[in-house]
Amino acid sequence: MHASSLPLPRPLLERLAAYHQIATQHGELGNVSIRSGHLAALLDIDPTLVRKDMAALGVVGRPKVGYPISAVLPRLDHILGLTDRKNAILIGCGDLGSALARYGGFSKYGLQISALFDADEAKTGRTIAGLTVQPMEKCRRYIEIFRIEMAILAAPAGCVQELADWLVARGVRAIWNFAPVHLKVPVGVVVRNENLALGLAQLLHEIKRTKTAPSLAEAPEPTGTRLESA
Amino acid sequence: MHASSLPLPRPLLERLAAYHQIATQHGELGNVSIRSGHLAALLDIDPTLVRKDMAALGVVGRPKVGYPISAVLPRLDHILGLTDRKNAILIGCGDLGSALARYGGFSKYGLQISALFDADEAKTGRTIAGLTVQPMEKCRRYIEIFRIEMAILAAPAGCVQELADWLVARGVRAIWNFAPVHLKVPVGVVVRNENLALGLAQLLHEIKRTKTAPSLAEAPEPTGTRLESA
DNA sequence: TAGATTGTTAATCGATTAACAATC
DNA sequence: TAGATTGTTAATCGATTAACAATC
Repeated sequence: MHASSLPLPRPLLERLAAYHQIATQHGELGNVSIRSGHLAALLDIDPTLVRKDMAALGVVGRPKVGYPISAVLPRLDHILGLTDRKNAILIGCGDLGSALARYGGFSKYGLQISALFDADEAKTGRTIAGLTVQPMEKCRRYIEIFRIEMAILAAPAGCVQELADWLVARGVRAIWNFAPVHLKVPVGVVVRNENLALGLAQLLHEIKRTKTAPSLAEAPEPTGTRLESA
Repeated sequence: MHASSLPLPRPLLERLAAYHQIATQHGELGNVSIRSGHLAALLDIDPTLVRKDMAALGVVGRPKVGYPISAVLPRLDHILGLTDRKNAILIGCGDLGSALARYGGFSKYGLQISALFDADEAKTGRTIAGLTVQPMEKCRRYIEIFRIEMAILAAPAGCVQELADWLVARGVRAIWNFAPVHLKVPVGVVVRNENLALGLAQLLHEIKRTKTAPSLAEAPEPTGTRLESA
């Protein structure tokens, strides 16, 4: 049971997740295999890179045909850890929290939201996606009893760091944070700060870039490292 | 009015957005400046890299003090395009759409959601975040009149590609897609596929990695390129 | 001053791309 | 067969890190 622990670089991980999404869609359209050129075109990357990734995944393709989707998806599932069933609690049941609780996409990837909590009494008792929103007082015991290791935070930005500290102290080892705050956690705890504004920034930047780059015969960059002339 | 059009690499863009978030928080705590070491520790990167980024941004720091937040934030605002005011429409007012409409974080970054649409008659007429949900029939005219260039899609996965095509044909140039589908758009149109499952995949992978890497004296990797032994 | 931190060049490292052979 | 596509090595490119000087 050897499990290598290469910290897959971010861009690679993003590609793999995108391959998964695209291959799934492609398969649902009735296709049996998928070409490197197809994936590459959709992701705007070099086909060679896709082939290299496939080789690294251990998937073998056939010239003129492509890679069998039935081989690609399980490999991606495995590498991405989507097969390991995982229970999580969700804290904060406002709009975003409710959306996440109802979001069908997670269970497909092995994530089961097993309980909902909210500090706001007005929200407790409500049922979302078949689960009753519980008061925070019950959270502690729930974590202990079910040995919860993962929490999804959709609570207000102001209290989310405190909440995270509290969860970590109670044994939670992975936090998926949707509040627009950068959480600090001790080593050994995994955190992902979702930061929607980051996505927005990327989009805005891209828009700006494509708009202000009409002429190909622009004055060549003075070979500095400045991101932009002041 | 020279605007260089360097396609800022993804990791850099992510760092910049994270700097923005952290520097903002740090400033709200009453600090006037921020150190490269502080940013580096939070992001788990090398301090040198932060300093290089700051230099590229054109921000000068002071030894023993750090970088003035009042200089850092405006530069980041500008590079990330957060200062350019931008109107967008939001299509799909389920839980996720509602959450996005109410999400306060966007307006702070220059994004104004100016209208909501939904194909479901049960949802039209409702008011979310001060805006009335309008039927899709009104969407076309709205785009034309207000020359909308950006759309946020929180519609069901099944119809979102068709929707995107339709929007692009009507002049929309940027799409922020929250449906778990990889959208294809013509060149010249900017799309960001938000893909929440990707975030999940990264988190799961990280969990898996840290869990299965207890011994440092593991058998050395056979110097292949395989992501994992089969 | 001493010490911490910034600034910057050079070295390293790794990821992407180019080229081309192999295969269906 | 011809043509398209995979597979793989070598070359390139760019990003990160190391080292150290400069500065408060």
